[in-house]
Amino acid sequence: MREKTERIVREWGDACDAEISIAVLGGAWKPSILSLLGEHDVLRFGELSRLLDEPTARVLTRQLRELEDDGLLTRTVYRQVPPKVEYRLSDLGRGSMPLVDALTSWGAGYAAHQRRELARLDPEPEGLDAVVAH
Amino acid sequence: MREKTERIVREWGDACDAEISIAVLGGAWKPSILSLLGEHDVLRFGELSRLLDEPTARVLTRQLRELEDDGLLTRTVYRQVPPKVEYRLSDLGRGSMPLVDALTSWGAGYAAHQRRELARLDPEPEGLDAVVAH
DNA sequence: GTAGATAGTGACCGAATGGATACCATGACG
DNA sequence: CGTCATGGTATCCATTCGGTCACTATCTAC
Repeated sequence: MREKTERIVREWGDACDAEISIAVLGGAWKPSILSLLGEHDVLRFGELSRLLDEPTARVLTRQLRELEDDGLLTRTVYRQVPPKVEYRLSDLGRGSMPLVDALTSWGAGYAAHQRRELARLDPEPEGLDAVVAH
Repeated sequence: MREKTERIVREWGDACDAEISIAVLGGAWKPSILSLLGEHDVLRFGELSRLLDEPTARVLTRQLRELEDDGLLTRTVYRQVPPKVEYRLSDLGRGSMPLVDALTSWGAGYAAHQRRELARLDPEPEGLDAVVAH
């Protein structure tokens, strides 16, 4: 477990269990990483990087390490050259998939709602720009 | 909408809808605030403060303003002295309750799992300390 | 001998965030 | 006149976090 997560798990009571979820899942790329591993079962570092929008190695590594420390995924290193490292979901990680899906669909609904609001309040004559995935 | 939320809603694509949810719900006290308003229907500033663990007024105000800006709750000011301000969920806020509940129950399960792990790896002879709510 | 592929690490930076402390405006009440 | 209650604001600080840039180790293939 990450030190941060451990502190939360040890010290916080039931009043804020939701914040535990957010502490664990709430990092840049983390929900996307979990979704991808839910779909692909096993992915190498480079594959993950390409499927996401190529975050810098530094950032991706940090996210993966945190998810590993928090027990959501496993990292398998093959001692060979060039290196090969595989990531896959742990049981805990698989258990988080329904929540990740819930986050995704509520977020999508929220974004759609707010985009309608924006269009209503602030109509742009230009056509919609292509929406670029993060 | 908060500027931050608007940027996310405008610029991010569907790849990371989950991160929209986290941007909106992921602040200190926010899930707790939403839960309390789900239970109590309407709460004044001071009542909220007492039901939570008395965060500083500065912090609570900021969380409430952000939730209001993001459209999850409404703020009603009665122009009287001493001041009276009521907070309640908006439709958007009510719609977030299932997600908040999902966050809470996954977080609780995760914490329980990890506490078992901690106890297994690092058995403390002392009795359990009372767990203090955040 | 040098280029390429893979999976990183280390040092650093700017912005955002939680939180502490001090202060404020108003009217009722005694 | 002074005090209390309510719902804040202003200022500041330390930490965290995403991100950039430079750098590395090792073997294979040319």
